[in-house]
Amino acid sequence: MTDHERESGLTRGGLARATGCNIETIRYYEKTRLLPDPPRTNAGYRIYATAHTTRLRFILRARELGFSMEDIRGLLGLEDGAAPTCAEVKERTERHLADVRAKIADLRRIESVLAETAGRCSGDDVPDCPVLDTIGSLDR
Amino acid sequence: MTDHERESGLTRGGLARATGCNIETIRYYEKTRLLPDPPRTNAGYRIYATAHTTRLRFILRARELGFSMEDIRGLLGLEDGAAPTCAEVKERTERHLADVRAKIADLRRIESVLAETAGRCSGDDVPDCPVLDTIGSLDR
DNA sequence: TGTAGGGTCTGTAGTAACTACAGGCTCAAG
DNA sequence: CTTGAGCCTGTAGTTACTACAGACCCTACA
Repeated sequence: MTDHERESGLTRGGLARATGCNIETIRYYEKTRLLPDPPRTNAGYRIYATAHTTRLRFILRARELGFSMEDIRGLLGLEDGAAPTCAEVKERTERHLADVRAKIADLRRIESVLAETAGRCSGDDVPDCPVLDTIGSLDR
Repeated sequence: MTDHERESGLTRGGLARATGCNIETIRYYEKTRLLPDPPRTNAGYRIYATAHTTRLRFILRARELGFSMEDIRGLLGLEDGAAPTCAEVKERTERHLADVRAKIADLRRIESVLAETAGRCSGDDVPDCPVLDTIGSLDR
C-alpha cells in the first residue's frame, strides 16, 4: 500500500483489485457518469474513498444481474437526480424480470431445436446433416 | 418488379424484402464474406439469384438460433473452404447447445433473485428498498 | 543520488454485428 | 423531361467496454 492509499483511499489500480473490476472500466464509468469524479493527488492521481468502492460494487452486482446501464443509472438515481423510491425500483426490476423471462423462453426454444437436431446427427464423416437441413428449411 | 429482377433475380432491396433482412445487413454480410459477391448490372446494381436467397435465409435462421458469426461461417464451410461433415456440424452444435444451457442457468439464477427481491418490495413511495439492499449487499 | 520497475495519466482506436447516414447515380412511370 | 424511388459508395455511429501509446510519477534498492 502506498502513502496516499494509506492516508486517503485507493488508487485506480487498488480499486480495481478490491472490486475485481477491470481498471479501464473504472475510467469508463467515470466518463459516463456512473461513478463520480474522485479527488486527485497533486500529481493528478485519482484517490477513491469507501463510498466509491461501495458504489462500484453496486454497479458490478447490478450488471451481474443483467440490468442495463440505463437501468443501473435509474437505480442509482442518476436520471432525475433524486434517489428512486421503492416503487420506482420495483417497477424497473419487474420490467427487467419480464425481459429475463422472455430471454429464458427464447433460449429454451432454441435449446430444444438444437438438442433435437443434434440428436439426429449421425456424427459421421458425411456432408449430409440434420442440423444443416433444419437451419436451411423454411418452416419454423 | 423491375426488368432485371424479372430477368435474372432480385435487387438488394428485393432480397431484403424477400428475407426480412435489413438492407444494409446484406451489404455487411457481403463485406464479411458470409454472402458471395453477386453479379452486377452494367450500372453496378447487385443481382441476386435464388442461391443467394437460400444462403441468406440460412444465415438468418442460424442467427435466430443464437449461433455466433464464427459458427455460421463454420457451418457454411467458409473456414477451410470445404463443406463441413455431419460430425463437425454436430460438434459445433453441441458446443453451442452447452453455451445456451449455461446461459439459461445464469438467467434462471438471476430470475430467482429478481423475483424474490421484487416480491419483498413494498411498492411504496419510500427510498428504503429490498432490491437496492440486495444489489448493495456483498454476499452472493 | 541515480535508476529501474512499476503504476498512473491522457487521448484514441479497436471489438461484434450491425445500422444509419450523405452525396451521387440510375431507373421506371407519367 | 421530370420526379421520386431505389441503388451505389464510403464513412460514422451504436453498446459497453478493452487495449494500446507515449508521457509522467513514485518507490525501492544500490
